[in-house]
Amino acid sequence: MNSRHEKYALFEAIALMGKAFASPRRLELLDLLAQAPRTVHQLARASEQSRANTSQHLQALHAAGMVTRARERASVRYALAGDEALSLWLALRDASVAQLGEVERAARDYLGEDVEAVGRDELIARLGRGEVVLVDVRPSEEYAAGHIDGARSIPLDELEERLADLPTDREIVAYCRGPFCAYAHEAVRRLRSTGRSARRLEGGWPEWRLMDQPTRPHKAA
Amino acid sequence: MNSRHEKYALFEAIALMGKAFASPRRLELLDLLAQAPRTVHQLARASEQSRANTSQHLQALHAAGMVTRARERASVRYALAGDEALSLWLALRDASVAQLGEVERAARDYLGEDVEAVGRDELIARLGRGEVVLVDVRPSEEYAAGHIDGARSIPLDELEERLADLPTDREIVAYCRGPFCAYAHEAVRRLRSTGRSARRLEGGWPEWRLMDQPTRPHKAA
DNA sequence: CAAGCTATCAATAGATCAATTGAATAACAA
DNA sequence: TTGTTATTCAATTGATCTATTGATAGCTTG
Repeated sequence: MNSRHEKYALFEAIALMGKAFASPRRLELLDLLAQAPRTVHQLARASEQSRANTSQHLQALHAAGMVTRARERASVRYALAGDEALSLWLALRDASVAQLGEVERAARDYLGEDVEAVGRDELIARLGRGEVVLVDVRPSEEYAAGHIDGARSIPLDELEERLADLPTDREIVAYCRGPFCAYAHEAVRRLRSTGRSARRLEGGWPEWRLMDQPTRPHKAA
Repeated sequence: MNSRHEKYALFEAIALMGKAFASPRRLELLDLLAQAPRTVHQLARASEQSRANTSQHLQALHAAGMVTRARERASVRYALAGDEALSLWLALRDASVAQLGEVERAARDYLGEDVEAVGRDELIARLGRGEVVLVDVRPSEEYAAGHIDGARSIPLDELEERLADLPTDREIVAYCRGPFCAYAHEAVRRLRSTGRSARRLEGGWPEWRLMDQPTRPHKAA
């Protein structure tokens, strides 16, 4: 009655989306797009690969329904296809940490010496009492595309020259793209070397933003 | 400073898990394992492919951290690697429905004419008042591995011969593996053709089970 | 131990994917 | 129009993935 062929076609269709996650290059693009929409040119530069290759991977992501594209003047701007896509990427990332020791090891190699982190609830409480200064150390375009309420933008590149703007008597909390982004780690290490008290925020901007949304439990269909 | 190579290695490690979702065959195996642990032999039969091929795909899933394996007498029993893995698979499946029209179309082709569904909250309420009979129409092994509290097991194969066990004066609600499982649809159609009042439950056993868990919001690391 | 079943391995061919190159197209500005 | 930049397309190569086949190894039972 129900042909195996039709059932298989269903899994084939789902695998169209699954294929999006099968290439490290595409995951890097997704990670960048989780911060802010970008053009092909920008993405190619940020991920250090040719524009043609970037374009092809973006088309694969588009076919998988993970990103949207829009012409903007002479360029084409790609963006994550909504919170559904964002939370799927974050879920894959977190699950891979939980299930594969390989990932945790690679993360340690990349991030360097671990620095102390502060959780969301504690940060909110201390921010409310004015005890901490929250600093967004991502590139300024990403800050412009969205940031945590009350955060100041100090891209990691400019940290040294703007040290004078930062207090020495209050704790500084730095955040960046997420748990696998090295900017906040590096910023905290540099701030501490100047004698300041500093920690990094657990997670980054996309995680924060999703938590602000109404929690969406599993949807049955 | 931070070598691109180490960053890329991190995405490569995550892609190890992503690759698990890139093949329809592996997705079918995941879908089966979401119901109950099984041996290679059982999985090969259920997915109608050779044992060698099934074994290879299962090893890929194992390398991706999505399944666990355990020897059991002469067989090897595979199982989903925890709720983390289950909810990731469900998230991918749901996201693919939301983002890819292709999936919805394939689902319609497979499931046939849509039948009316009842939601979780309504079912719980009506079950509490004794207004409905809840029927699990999956194969009995899957019922044995876990089922909704208060459900009776009537595998679809045996529906006709056990019609006498089912009341004609109360509504019957059938459920099976999930939104893409045809058993409940088919059961409802057959029950209606006998004049009974019947609907299917939205979603299936794995979704129900996850909803019973404490909701786990996004975890930052 | 020998027989029988289960699962995995090894080798292979065919298909698909990834990255490169160079050309083609689209939007814009002079 | 012409030149310039941004993106995509087309064709190619090498790599990886998939499924098949037949052989091998592990467990269990007689």
